[in-house]
Amino acid sequence: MPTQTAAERRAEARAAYDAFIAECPTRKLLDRISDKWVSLVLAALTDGPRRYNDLSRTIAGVSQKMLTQTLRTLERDGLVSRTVTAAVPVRVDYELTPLGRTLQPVMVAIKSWAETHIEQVETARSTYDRSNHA
Amino acid sequence: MPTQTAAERRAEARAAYDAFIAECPTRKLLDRISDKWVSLVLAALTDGPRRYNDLSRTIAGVSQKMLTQTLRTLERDGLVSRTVTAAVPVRVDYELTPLGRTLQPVMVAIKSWAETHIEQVETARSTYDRSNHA
DNA sequence: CGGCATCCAATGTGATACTG
DNA sequence: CAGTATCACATTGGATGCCG
Repeated sequence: MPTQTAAERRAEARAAYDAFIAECPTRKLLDRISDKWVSLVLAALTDGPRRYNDLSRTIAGVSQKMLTQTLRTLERDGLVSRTVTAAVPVRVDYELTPLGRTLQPVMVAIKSWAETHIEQVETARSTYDRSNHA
Repeated sequence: MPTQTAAERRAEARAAYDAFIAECPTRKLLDRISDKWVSLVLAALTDGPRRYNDLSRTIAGVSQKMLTQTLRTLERDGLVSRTVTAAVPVRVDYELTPLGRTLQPVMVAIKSWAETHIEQVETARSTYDRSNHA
């Protein structure tokens, strides 16, 4: 008979992952999702499925390479689903998976933080630059 | 006399910042904070001031270069304060500023997301690798 | 339309050595 | 203790050209 309940095992498993530990796989995952393009893509997918070109227009300035690369990685990691509709020309839709929807609010929060605090950051920078490094 | 109230001006200023726009300064800020070391440092400062060596031990595997560089940038951006205590040897403490405390919960959320969803991501990866790219 | 392959310049990052 | 400086290397990312 079990000496641990399922809840206990889950708690232990959760505690076993710590991104402060260099070798922990979560460190690499943290690195992957700590990415400008990831947050922009997940934010862009907030309101439902989006086509490739639609995404590239929304996320202004993203290169084909980076958009495709980011989408592939997100797909592989199970955060985004890719749906190809046979037609001429081909139609490809990207959509958040249930897993992706758990990360999306966090990514939106980062993007929003940048947008709402940019002025305070810029003020801090000019203060720093004036007092310290001439 | 003003045709806008202060609240209206603030609302307009807020709407003017959009990280989806390539030239928006928030895009660069988003890139800066979307960084593995930033999230780890802000998470490590959750419980109050920490000394340099304390941080380097907590954030296992971080190089001196990256830790110093990250702390300098965070300091310049007004997210972290640096306090030098004259002594032998010197003592330097880093602490979140009020501005830094507004970003800290978001950074902790990313780190936590990675830790709580790593297994689902790994499952998704092996599924993807088995079905697609042999 | 939605990619992929390649080249290459710029940047990021770690290891190492040294210092007030 | 808390850095700085330098070098070597890896990674990033844009530009370009081609394709089903």
